[in-house]
Amino acid sequence: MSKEKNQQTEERILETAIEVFQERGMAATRMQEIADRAGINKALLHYYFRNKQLLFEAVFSKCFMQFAPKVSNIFQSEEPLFDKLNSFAEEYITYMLNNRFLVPFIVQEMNSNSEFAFRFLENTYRPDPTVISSQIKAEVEAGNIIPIHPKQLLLTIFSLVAFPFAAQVLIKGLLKMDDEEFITLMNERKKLIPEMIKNALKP
Amino acid sequence: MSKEKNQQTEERILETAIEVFQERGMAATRMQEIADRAGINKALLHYYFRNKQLLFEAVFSKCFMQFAPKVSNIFQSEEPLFDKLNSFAEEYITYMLNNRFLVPFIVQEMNSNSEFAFRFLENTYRPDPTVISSQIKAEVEAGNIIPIHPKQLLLTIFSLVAFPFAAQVLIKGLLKMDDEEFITLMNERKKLIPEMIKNALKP
DNA sequence: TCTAAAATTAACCATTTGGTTAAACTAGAT
DNA sequence: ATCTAGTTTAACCAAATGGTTAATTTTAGA
Repeated sequence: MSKEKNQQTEERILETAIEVFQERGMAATRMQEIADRAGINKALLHYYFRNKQLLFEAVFSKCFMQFAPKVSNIFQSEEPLFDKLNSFAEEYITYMLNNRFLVPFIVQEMNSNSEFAFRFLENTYRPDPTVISSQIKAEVEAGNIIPIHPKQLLLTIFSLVAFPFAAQVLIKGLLKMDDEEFITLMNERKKLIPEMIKNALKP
Repeated sequence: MSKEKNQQTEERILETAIEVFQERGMAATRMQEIADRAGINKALLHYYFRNKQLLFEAVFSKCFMQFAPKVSNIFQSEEPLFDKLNSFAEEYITYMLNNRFLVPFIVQEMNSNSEFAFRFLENTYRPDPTVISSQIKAEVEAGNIIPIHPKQLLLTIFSLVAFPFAAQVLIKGLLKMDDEEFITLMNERKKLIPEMIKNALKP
């Protein structure tokens, strides 16, 4: 039974750590709070994860691995461009509506911990934009869409889907929205964003 | 002379504090580092600003007051919609290229300190989107642009101009850009973004 | 020149915080 | 039943950190 309890405990610690780190960010997170919320002794955190930095890295990895496949998906699949765009907007927004702290957490920690973020992307996992870039180039050359640099289009797509989550509080504040309205708006955007982009690219 | 030196010192402290807070964020900022960088004793920080929270609030206010007028501008002015859009993209991107930490700082602190952010918006300064919302509604009703909810359009505009700054490191990592390329891309976007939006709204 | 107020500093202080240690507990193996 | 390895905890510890105090220096004005 000891192996199982081990796994369970480690899992519970990690899940709790994800919660706290996402809520507060690396710098403002207290090991004690994680221990308390997980219902264990603080020393146990160090027993399983050695120190705060390593626990953070475990948390960040897991979060990034939750985030990256969605990007990888639109990057790699050979589906037609606009089909991918539809499903990306749909899936990404749905997922982020259920994980409201994920994007802000990743964005914030990549900004403040950029040495680690860089090392992480280099060594661990970086979605590869080759396929979609070629697709975009091909559509441009075929005259199906206006001339645009692939990176500009990708940046546009990311901006439209991710920014509202990254800057939730600011946006709600500026546009005087409560959470309910925010959710409604984001659900509308699942269709709206692909439509706008298609229109914008029309030759 | 004491009044002047007072002003100078207080100003220097605030400027330094802005630097450090923007680089590290509230939670990771150390009063000692601000003192060191400003070349003064730590106690002097407390002499002028009482405590970390108040210093942070002074910093945040000044930063927000640097950021908000650009938003207010596009919100309030009576210029034609697309003219405003052009100048907004141009000015906003130019300014943020010279203040690379401003947007991430505001976004991050509004997220992690949302009680304070909310209080701040309520009591101090909140750009009012009434004018531009009416403009958008009017353009829709006149059939000049496709039907779209003003908030959706505003959210789109903000996303496009602000996200690349808010998520600099992530974007550079995903799209394999160095800083030089990032700057080039953002300069292109001063024209690209308004064009895309106009196209997207074409009935 | 002298004085009072403002500005600045060195030395402290209390608390928080990440981390350690040694003891206690649990459970499966012998 | 007991031994052992892995698990969990209570009690500590040292460093970092925000903040204070009392003394010193500087400045402006009488």
